[in-house]
Amino acid sequence: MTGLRERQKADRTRRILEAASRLFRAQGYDAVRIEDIAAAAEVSAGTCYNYFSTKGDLLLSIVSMEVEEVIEAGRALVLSPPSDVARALVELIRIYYDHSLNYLSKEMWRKAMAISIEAPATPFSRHYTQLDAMLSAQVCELLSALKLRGLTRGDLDPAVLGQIVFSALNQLFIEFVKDDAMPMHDLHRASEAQTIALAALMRPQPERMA
Amino acid sequence: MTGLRERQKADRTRRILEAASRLFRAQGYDAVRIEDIAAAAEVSAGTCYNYFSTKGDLLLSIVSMEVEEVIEAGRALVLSPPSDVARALVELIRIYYDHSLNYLSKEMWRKAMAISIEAPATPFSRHYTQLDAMLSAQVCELLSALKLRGLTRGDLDPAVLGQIVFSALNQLFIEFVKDDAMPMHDLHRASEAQTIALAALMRPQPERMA
DNA sequence: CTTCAAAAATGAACGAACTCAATTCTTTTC
DNA sequence: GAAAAGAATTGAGTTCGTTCATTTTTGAAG
Repeated sequence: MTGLRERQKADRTRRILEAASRLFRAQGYDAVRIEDIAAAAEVSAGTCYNYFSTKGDLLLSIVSMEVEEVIEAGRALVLSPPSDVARALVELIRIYYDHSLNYLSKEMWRKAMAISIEAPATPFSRHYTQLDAMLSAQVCELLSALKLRGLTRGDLDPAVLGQIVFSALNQLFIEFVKDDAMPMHDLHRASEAQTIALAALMRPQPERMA
Repeated sequence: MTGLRERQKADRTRRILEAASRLFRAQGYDAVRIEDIAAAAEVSAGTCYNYFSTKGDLLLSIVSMEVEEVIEAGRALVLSPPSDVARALVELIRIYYDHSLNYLSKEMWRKAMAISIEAPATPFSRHYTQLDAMLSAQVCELLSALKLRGLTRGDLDPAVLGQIVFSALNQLFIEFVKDDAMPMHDLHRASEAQTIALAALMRPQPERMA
């Protein structure tokens, strides 16, 4: 059976995460003070630092949960992908993008990405970076599956091309969250243009002259 | 003739930039206080804020100068590129990467990239973002030049593929600066693998059967 | 040269993230 | 069940970026 201490610990973690998540979304990351989160979670400010190394790491923990959902959402599509490279990639990327603003504001994404670059050694920064790698790996998996079905050139390297596709979709997402005025629709359009162009290069080549 | 006020202004800007640049490199961005920079530049802390909106913006101003040099260095190669897509791209990217640590530490790059994402509206953040766009445009130019010489497929879209190549090299650079232990050599190798794979897809297709 | 207006420099004061020595609570031991 | 050990909480204190009212400096006008 679980001891009191252990239960309290889990409960406080949950309360801090819920309070921070709600406040960050409602008031913005910078406007929320650790004291506000602590008050909402019914602990002291110092206690927050027993659970999360910094305010930024607390944010990364929240953002990581969203990324985990995105990876989960992508699994189904990788298992039974559309039978065209462009359509398959466009649909996977659409899943990623459409999930991204479910629980997180653009400001939260900006901060999270910034922190994961600037403080890469922090516990949840490492975790977030791993999740990014898993997303990239998922794109690679999709390309592998497509290659197996003969939907790509035979000489395609799915691991390398998957990384490139991920870099591209990630860079566009950064530009998207950097611009509060940019609508999701524009992100989709920009990404589709890139994806379709890349997919055209990945399709099987017409047969060679003998 | 230039007034005293104008000359002093230019001089103080220069002194602040030089002091900050030297101190950031020597002691690290976080370890340097605005007061330290002010003291080294022989002004007060408040004066620094008459010249740069935040400590981060001051850093971005310094990093931007380096990026401008990189763009300049890339010009020559775009004007007379090697006669192979892979070699041309690899050499351009090598120029970018090799210039990057001339005056800046990895920590400075991390901070700069983080700030440009997290505070995109600041004066030098806008400037830095524009420089990034110019780098991307330079890759596009290179691909255009190669296409004109018949070194790529005829249906290649140089603007879109250039962006993709830039996203990829930029993403790898982020991973490079995030890991203090990663040597430049590994960055080159990772980038070459991606570039060569992409270049293989961009080369002219063998002729079709009639 | 004196006066006035505007621009710039200054440093004290503020706010918020983070630290840490003291305290309180939980578990274990006898 | 009492007491000792250890774990976790607490909030006052420190630090540093940033702001702003005041003072100083520069340039223009008479």
